[in-house]
Amino acid sequence: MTQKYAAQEIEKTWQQRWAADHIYTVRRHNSRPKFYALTMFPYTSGDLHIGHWYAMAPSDTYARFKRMQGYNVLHPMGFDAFGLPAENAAISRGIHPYDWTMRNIDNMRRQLRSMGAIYDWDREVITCLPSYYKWTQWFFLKFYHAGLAYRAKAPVNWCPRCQTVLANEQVIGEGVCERCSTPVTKRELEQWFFRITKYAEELLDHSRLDWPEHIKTMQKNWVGKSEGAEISFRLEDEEMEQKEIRVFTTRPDTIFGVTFFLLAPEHPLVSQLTRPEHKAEVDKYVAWCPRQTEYERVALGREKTGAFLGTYVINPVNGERVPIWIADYVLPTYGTGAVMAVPAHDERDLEFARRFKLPVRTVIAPPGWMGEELAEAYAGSGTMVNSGEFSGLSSEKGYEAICALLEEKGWGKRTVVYRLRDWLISRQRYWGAPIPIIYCDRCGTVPVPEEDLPVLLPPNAEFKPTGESPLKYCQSFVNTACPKCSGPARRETDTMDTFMCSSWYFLRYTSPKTRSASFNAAKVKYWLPVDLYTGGAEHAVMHLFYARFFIKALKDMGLVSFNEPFARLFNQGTIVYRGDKMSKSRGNVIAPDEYVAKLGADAVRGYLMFIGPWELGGEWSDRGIVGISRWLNRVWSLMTADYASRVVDPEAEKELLHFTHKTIKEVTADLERFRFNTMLSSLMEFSNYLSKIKERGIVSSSVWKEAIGYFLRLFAPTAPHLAEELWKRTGHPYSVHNQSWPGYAEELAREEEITLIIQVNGKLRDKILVSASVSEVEARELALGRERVKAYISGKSLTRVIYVPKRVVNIVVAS
RNA sequence: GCCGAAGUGGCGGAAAGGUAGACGCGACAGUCUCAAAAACUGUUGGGGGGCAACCCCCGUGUCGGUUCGAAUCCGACCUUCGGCACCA
Repeated sequence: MTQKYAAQEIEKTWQQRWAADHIYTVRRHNSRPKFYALTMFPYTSGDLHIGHWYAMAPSDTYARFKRMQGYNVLHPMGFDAFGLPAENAAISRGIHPYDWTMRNIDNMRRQLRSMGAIYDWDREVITCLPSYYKWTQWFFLKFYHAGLAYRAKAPVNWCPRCQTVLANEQVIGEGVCERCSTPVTKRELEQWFFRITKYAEELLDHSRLDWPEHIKTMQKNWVGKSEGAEISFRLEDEEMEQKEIRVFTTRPDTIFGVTFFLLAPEHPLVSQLTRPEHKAEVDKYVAWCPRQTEYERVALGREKTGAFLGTYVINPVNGERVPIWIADYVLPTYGTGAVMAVPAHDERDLEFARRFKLPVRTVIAPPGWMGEELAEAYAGSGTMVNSGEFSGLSSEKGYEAICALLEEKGWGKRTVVYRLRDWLISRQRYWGAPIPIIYCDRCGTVPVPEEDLPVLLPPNAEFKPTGESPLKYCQSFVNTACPKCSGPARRETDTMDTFMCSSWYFLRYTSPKTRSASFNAAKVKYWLPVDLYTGGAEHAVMHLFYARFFIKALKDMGLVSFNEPFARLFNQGTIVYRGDKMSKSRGNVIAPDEYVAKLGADAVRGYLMFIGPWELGGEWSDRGIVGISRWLNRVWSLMTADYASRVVDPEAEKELLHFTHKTIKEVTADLERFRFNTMLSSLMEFSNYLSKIKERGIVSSSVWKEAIGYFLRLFAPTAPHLAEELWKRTGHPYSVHNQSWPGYAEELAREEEITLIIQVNGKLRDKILVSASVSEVEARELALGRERVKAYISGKSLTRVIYVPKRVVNIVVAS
């Protein structure tokens, strides 16, 4: 009688042994190629849920696989520890954000250890510790000195009742405060920006990156490059200080179709351009607009709103007077915040024109146009009409001709605009890295000298539900001396966006304990760039984009020698439960701990990998995991109960060898492309096959032992604890994780016999088992000679025969 | 609204443009048991035919198209999910 598989005991024992032996401690290794396998570090929300395991278990399996393949693997773990939830906890529960965060980290670290990953905990990075954020601040100074940081006014969400700045997340429903349901307004504050737009062109270049196409596309769309022209429209009122307003358009060829002119409600010239008789209406509209979210504003099909200012601009090409309106669908952040409206050829302009009874003039004739009024806006190309001397040109030629005219007359020029906006890094909160800037009445804006870093968060700040950042009311923090003149000065009280912390953490893992620098340059040179970065698709744009910008800027400052941080990227999908993404508020969070306690970490790891393709995510199922658990139990019995060889069949031994090599080939290929689900299917088929062999005892003991040795090595990255235990029990020396990954021989992995499919007119009609070396001529003859085939083709004329080597013979006949 | 994905048995899913449903779950039947659980063995897309070995038809969200052949490629539509700049 054999012992039962006791997952918990086995897992605990081996985790302790691995830790005691430091088998996963990472060092520089010159004889092995390096492989930096990075998983996005978790936010310190409190508990790891099964979604975290879904991100981390397969990536650990992959890292283990690369390790067995002979790479020197760095697969570190840390915590993204600054952010809003810690501050909310402070306000609602009276616990300091630091204590809340560190308590969460202790719990999460314990959970992560229970997974049995190869993380080298000596390299842990925690972004909220002064030893880390000192360097986040140092990077801010580098960006500042490189001219990449600047201060400007920008709107924030503001709750008039709470008197506080709100994150987008805290604005709920139809734009109300989550705490008091008061409608949220916008307020302009001086804030810090990073000049990411300077890198717009470079960030569009993904040519050297092995990233999923759809992520590259999303980033390209995020940059939103548009080519067009900037055109000046002269103001009719010549008394004004301002003489003209510039617009950006991608369609200068439609300029003769301009029938009105639009400004964003936030445009600085709105009040000057408003006639007294329109003031009341305009003011009302401008006050209403900030309640809309940006994507409500630009939505197509939504009833258009706006107000007429009572003033006009002059169209440079035909001298026409064009009325100036404001409309919320014109965004102040894109282009120049002003639009020449061409209702005939832009859907939203047409909706606006119809709503306010403004004229529509067709200037690009669609193919076959007979001069009738267009039913809908025509945005395609065509022939220019109603366009003065340009009429008759194609819109493409017209584009060039009009640009040439604008440039010749000085009315405008060809230009490129980006949807990308500069990165606003200021947050009016406590729990973040303080921005290392001091404001002095005499010296102005003064950066904190490097030697004075870190600017520490004051531990005694008060967390009140009203008011702004607690830092603002912390006198001991705010009041300081100017580093230049030593006179009284005030500290910047905003902290940095947490995306700053996560834009460089992967550098810190290489030298986490370095005190004299943000990172050890030689180690970064050795390990970076990251060879494989995995994480949630929700980071497709922002985090991945900011980190790329960060590294490109560091490259230009001479701090690193590469310009892309992540050579290969893989985004796993989302794990859902009862049809929804897991969240505390929905109450559908699956905690891994209870499953680890009941079935073991290897079962949880295995089930998460078996659920489906990693990039697609999937539905957690209590039923599904028992399937994996049962399989682990079967593997246990298969390997622990003695094998008894009875009648040795050389054919069976040969076939087992073939099956083994076929499995090595499949498992290796599936791991390379992150198909953990089909990798597990292959391993299951192999163990099922081994069970049958064992039942019949038809191979010798040594052949048997060799086969299970192969199985365990293939199994080790997926179920590290069970594989280790069985490796020991089957008489192998410690440790399976220091074994090398098995190779396979192509001629052994290959099938000797194949099933050839016989089709008639593409329909399956017969199958024949043939040697894999069958020739085309033989295959055709065999197919045409089959009785079943003859029945389908008799009396019909043979049109052609299609042969797909080793797969199909398709006989095409005409009736 | 814009951008990006995904739709295949009762369920999770598998299929280089070439046998649709591997592997697993569930269900059903059986073995073991006083019984149950566990474990093991077998069956399992729908419809029809045959005593039977088997055979035929229909089937991959919907409608079209390309192809000798489409789950896979193309077009339109429907549904679900992710992102949209202060959640991280």
